[in-house]
Parts: sequence; C-alpha cells; structure tokens
Amino acid sequence: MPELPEVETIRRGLEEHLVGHTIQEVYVKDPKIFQGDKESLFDGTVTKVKRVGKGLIIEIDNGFALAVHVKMTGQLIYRDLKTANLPLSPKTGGEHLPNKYTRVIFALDRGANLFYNDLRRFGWIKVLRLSEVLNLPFFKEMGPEPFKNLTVGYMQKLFAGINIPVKVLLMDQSRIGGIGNIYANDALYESGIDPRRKASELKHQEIEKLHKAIHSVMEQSLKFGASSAENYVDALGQEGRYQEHFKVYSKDGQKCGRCAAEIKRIKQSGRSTFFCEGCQI
DNA sequence: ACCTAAACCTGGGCGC
DNA sequence: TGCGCCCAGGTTTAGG
Repeated sequence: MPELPEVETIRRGLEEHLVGHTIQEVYVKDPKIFQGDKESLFDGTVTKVKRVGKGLIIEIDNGFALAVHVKMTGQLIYRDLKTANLPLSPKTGGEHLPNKYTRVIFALDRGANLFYNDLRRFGWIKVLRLSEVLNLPFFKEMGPEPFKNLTVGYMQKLFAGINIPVKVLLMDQSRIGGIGNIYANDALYESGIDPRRKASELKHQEIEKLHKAIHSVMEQSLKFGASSAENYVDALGQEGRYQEHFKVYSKDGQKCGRCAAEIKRIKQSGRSTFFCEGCQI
C-alpha cells in the first residue's frame, strides 16, 4: 500500500518522465476523483514533482499545481511513444491503458499520457494555485518525516507525552509523516519493540533504535522499488519487490527469522499488527 | 483534548 | 455455482 517509499518511487519516476511536459487536455472519467478547474493546467510546463508524506504535488510554471493522493489503490502511470511497449503489471488492470480502472487521463504533448487508475476510488486529484497547496489540511498538518526532519530528539519529546500504543503513534500522519502499516510493523520488528507498548514507556535508547529502524526498512524498500503486495506500481506501471523482504508484515503463522517463535497478528485501532512475541519486548 | 470506530470503495478469497 | 461475509488500510468524520 502506498506509504513513503511507494509514493517516493512514484515521485522519482514522474520527476524523470513528466517534468518538461505540458498538459493539453484532461479527461475526467470519475468526477469523484478530480476537483478543480482543469483549464488552469493548460498553459504551462511541469517543472517539479514534490512529495509531502504520502501526498504528491505536481508543479506547473503558470502558478498552478496538481495535488494528488493515491490512498490505497491509486496509480499514476506515464506512457509515451518510447514506453508504449513496456509491459504493464497486471495490477494496473489490463495490458493497455486506459482500462476500467482509469479514472482520469492527462493528455500531454509529444503523444504522451498520464493515467490515473484507482480500483477503489479513494484517491483524489486537486487543481490548486501553487501558493494554496500547502494550505490544504492534508499537507498543513503533516508531521516531520523520515529522511527530512524526523530527528531522534523530536521523537523522544513526542513519545514522552503520548499514551497510545507505539504502533498507532507511528502511523499518525500529523505526528510523523509517511509511515503506514507495512513500515510501522517492520520497523518495530527491526528494533525489537512490542507494538502494544505505550509510546511514553519507551526508553530513550529504544526510541533511538526505532528511529534507525524506520530509516533502514524504508531505505531497503526504496532499494527494491517499494512494495507491490497490493496494488502499487511505479510511474511506468512496474511492480516493486520489497514484499519479498517483509520482516513481519503479512507473515502471521510463519516463523520469526530471529528467534523462531511464531509471528502473531492482532488488531490495533482497527488495523492488523504483525509482530513476534518472542523477540519484540 | 484524546481516543475509537465507522465510512468511503471494490474485488478477491473463504465458508457453506 | 453462488451467496454472504470478511479483509485489505489511508484519511476523514462522527461520536464517546
């Protein structure tokens, strides 16, 4: 599911392929997804693609921007004359685009297209003035992020005052940006911390280990092109392989690689948590 | 203020 | 074969 490494991998692909293009037309097949005035996009060039947490900002040099959130099953797929024959992952919904999951099509110059696919239709695309994008509550309320401004010191101060389970805290975007269920589970395993413990009860040294683990699991995922356990594909419609390297996520019933105890699955705040009762203490 | 749970959606997998 | 149910989980909203 798209978390920081997945969205960052999409961002890098768009940065490489989309920048320099102009948007010539937008076909909105599902109005639920697309909000704003598409005409505002037509007289400028894409200059930059930014990521804030799990959200994307596509900047255009006419003062407007596209803000995008793919939620769980959204895909942004770029196709042009060069990539037209590159096989698409079956997760895109078929061999060709557009298909039945294509909700928005951006027709670009030089015969290229950007397709927004979304099976479950949770995602959104908003046209906004660039100066207004960061005022969206989603961006405005984003907490410090791994690889940016998430420091050990910040985490130690944050954890001290919070009595919710550490796993639930890691996934709260307003407190720490970019971590979702996969990396919360794997980072807690990597640092040997029980996901049920209250954040305020963690020792400074444990928070230091957790900070390190967050970065190491996300770095590893980026290296493998992120995780395609569900619907994720990159900006060229290709799958990642981090799902082959999950530490505990989705591995309930299997043996822990560190202590050979069985990996358990519980619910926390309505979501699945996977952990090893043997070595996460 | 703090926390939980349902809602938003669709399709795949399971039991019967 | 098919029906009903559960599950996936990022964010928003409603409610305790």
